[in-house]
Amino acid sequence: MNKISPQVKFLIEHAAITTKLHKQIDICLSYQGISFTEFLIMHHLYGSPQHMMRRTDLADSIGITASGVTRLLAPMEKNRIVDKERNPRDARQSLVKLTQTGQQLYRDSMVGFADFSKNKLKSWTVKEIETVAQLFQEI
Amino acid sequence: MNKISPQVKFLIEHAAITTKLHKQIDICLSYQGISFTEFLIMHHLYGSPQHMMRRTDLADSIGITASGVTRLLAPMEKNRIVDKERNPRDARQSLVKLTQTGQQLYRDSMVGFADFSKNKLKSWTVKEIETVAQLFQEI
DNA sequence: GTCTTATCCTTGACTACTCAAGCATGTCTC
DNA sequence: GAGACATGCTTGAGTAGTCAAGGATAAGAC
Repeated sequence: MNKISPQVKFLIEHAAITTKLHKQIDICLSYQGISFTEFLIMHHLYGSPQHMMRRTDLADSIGITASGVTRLLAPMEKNRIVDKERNPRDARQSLVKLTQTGQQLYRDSMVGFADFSKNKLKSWTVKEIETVAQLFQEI
Repeated sequence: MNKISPQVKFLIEHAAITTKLHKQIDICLSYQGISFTEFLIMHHLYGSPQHMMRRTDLADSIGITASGVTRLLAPMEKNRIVDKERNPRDARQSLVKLTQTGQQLYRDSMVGFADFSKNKLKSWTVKEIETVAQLFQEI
């Protein structure tokens, strides 16, 4: 019988926990009519200068591809949550901007998400959260 | 400006890191022609008595739905990686069994996966891995 | 036994992506 | 300034799941 290394064991267990966690987050955000991915988009835009980012940077910050961003933003543009703006310096780029509506939706969604996060991590101390966050940064 | 809580910050950063991690694992396993999900299936079957499990337990252990398991196992059955067996005590259940071929494929895939895991978590001590694993269990 | 309710699994229809290819634009070399 | 290559984004086709509904079987109440 081969012994399973702690690294292997961790990645496998972590995968299952993470999958379930993401589903719970989706349920939590569904009350605002948005998915976790959409929330992540809004979060990164909200924290950027002028609530605006390049599409490739947005893709990288949430871990999806550029084409994923295109497909994800299409309905968000239609609902006026984000706007498409051209970069006058580089016509290849199209910038994404969080609208006023989008900013309000983000703030509203954040209430539920913050509650969820706090509750979910209630058995972790702030110090533990910071330590684990630091460890994941090194991955 | 609203302050973002450490819990919120962690879940958001963790989501992006995890998404990227899973993609890297998929690439690592693609040399054996399998996906991470298929690897997880084989892993749980391999560690079970008689390399056999119920479909719902399998679904729960990897964090997908029962219908996801059905769709995932269809090609694996065709490739003789798993077999479907009936439970004589309960005709509703169909058990999934890892074949000899499947067992060999699992062992082969594990070589690459173990390497990847060790390398990926090389900056974490075994004690840290165990601590973090414990914390995630409490989630 | 038979009725109700629960469990296990599959299916059709859908969603949220991915990848490879392609177009438009920008940059660099000479 | 022309050619070669790089970058940003979108698109068609495909994949990996989800959910809700449904069929088959089992278990409990009477």
